[in-house]
Amino acid sequence: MTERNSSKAQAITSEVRRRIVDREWRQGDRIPDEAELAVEFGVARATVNKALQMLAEEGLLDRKRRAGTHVTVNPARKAVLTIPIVREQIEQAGMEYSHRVVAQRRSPLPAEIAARMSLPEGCELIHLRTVHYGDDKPFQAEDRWINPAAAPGAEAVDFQRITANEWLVRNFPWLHADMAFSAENASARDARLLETRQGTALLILTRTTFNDLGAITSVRVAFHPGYAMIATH
Amino acid sequence: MTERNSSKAQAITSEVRRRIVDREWRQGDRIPDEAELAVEFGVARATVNKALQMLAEEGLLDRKRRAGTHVTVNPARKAVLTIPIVREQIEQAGMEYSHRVVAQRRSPLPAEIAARMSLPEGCELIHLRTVHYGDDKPFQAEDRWINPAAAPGAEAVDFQRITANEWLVRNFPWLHADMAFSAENASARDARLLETRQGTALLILTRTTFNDLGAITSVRVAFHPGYAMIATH
DNA sequence: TGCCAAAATAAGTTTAGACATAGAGTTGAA
DNA sequence: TTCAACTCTATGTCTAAACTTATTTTGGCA
Repeated sequence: MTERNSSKAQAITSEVRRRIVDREWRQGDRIPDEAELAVEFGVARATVNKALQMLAEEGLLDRKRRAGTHVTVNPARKAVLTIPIVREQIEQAGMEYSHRVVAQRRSPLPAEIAARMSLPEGCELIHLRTVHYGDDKPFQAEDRWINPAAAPGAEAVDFQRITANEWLVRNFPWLHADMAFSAENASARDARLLETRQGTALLILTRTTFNDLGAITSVRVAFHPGYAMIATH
Repeated sequence: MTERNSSKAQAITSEVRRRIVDREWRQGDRIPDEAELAVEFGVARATVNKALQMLAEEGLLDRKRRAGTHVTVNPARKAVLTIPIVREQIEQAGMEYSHRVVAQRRSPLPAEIAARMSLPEGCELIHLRTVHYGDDKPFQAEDRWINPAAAPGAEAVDFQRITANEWLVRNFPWLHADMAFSAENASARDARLLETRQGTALLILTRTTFNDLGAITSVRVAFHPGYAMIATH
C-alpha cells in the first residue's frame, strides 16, 4: 500500500486513489463498502470512513447512503486558490514591499458595487484606491469600498501605515465572501497606476466580504500585466 | 449555539466561527483546548477535534500539538474553484452546446509546453484546437496537447463526437494538476475563433494534469470576452 | 549562566461499538 | 398497474477510551 503521511487513513486514500488511477476501479463502478474495506485493510470502519470522505470531498468518489460508494463519472475539477496578503506575497518573493494610497474619501456608492454589496445605491462609503509595489514596480492596483457600518473604526485608520486589507482581515473576520476572476483591458487609470499601456490585458479579481452586519468591503484588484494566479490540486 | 447541519460538529464550527467573528476570541488568542470545549459543549473530544480541524482547514484557526489552538492572525483567503465540464456548464445555463474541432494533428512540442509537461522539447504529441459554443456563440477556445504515452488510445478517438476533456476525464483520472489563471490580449487567432477583436482582454486558464505515467495533457483555455470565473467561500 | 534531558501537555489518530438516517428495494393493497 | 408503506442496508455521526507524537516547560547539572 502506498504510504503518505504515516497515517492509516492517508495510506488508504493513496491506495484507493491508485486503484482508481490504475483503473482497477473504473468510473461508475461501485466499490466495496466500508465494512469490507475495513477488513481488507485491517482497520476500523471509522478509519475507512475518514479516508473515503476525503476522496469524496476531492470529487473522486460519490457516496450515498444505502447506494454505496461509486467512482465519480465526470469528476469536476476542483482547485483551491490561496489569495495571500499582498505584502506577504511580495516579501516572500524576496522583493521590498511598498504601497501608495492614491485616493481616500467618502463617496456615494455606484450602482454596480452597491448591487454586489447589497447596499442602497448612492449611500456613502469609504472609497480607497491603492497601488502595491514590489521593489518599486507596480504589483497590483486596488479599488476598494469599505462599509463603516460593518467595519466601525475604518474612518479613523491611517491606511498609509497599514494596508486596508491587513487592517480589515485582522479586525473583521468574515463569514462569507464572493469572488470572481476576469480579464479587462487596462483603462487609462489602470495603465497609469500599473505603469503600462492602455488596453493591456489585466487579470482582475473582485471580492466582496460579508459578516453578520452585512457587506464589509468590496474590492477590485488589477494585477500587473503577465501576472498568473496559481492553483494546485 | 447556532445550528447548521443538525450535526454536532457543524454546530460547534458555527459557534466557534461566531465567537471569532464577534471578537469574543480575537486574532492571536489561544482558545480553550479540546477537552475543555468538549465539556462545555457536552460532546466527546473527537467531535470537538473534527469541528476544529474543519476550521483549521478553512484557515481560521492555527493548531499545534502542545501549543494549543489559536485564532489565525492573518488568515489567507482560500477559495475553492470548481472548473466544470464545458458542455455541462453551457447546458446548465440553458444554452445549446456545440463544438468544433479546428485542428487535430501530431506536432512537435513547443518548448514552453514541454517544460510544463516535463517532457523533452520537440517530441511528438497530439495537438488539438477546439472551440466550444453556447447557442452558436463562442464560449471558449481550447488549445490542447495530449500525451499518448500517458493516455493510450487517444489517437484513435474521434474528438468531433466526444470532447477531449470528457474523454480524458472519463478514461484517465489524474493524480495531480497544475493550474494558472492569467489575462492575455487576444491574438489574431484567438480573435477569429472567439469572434472578437484582436487585443481584447481574455481570461486564460492553463492546466496540466499528471498521472503515474507522467503528463497526460496540457491545455490553454481562452474564455470569451467578459467571462468571469466565480468562486465562493 | 547555559545546556540537555525528562516531564507534561495538547493535538493527532485509531478503535469498537452504538445509533441515526437516507434512500433503494420489496411488498401488498387499491 | 401503480403507488404507498415498509424493510433493509451502507453511509453518517457520535462516544469513550487508549495510544502516539510534536512541542513546550521545567529542572537538574555543569
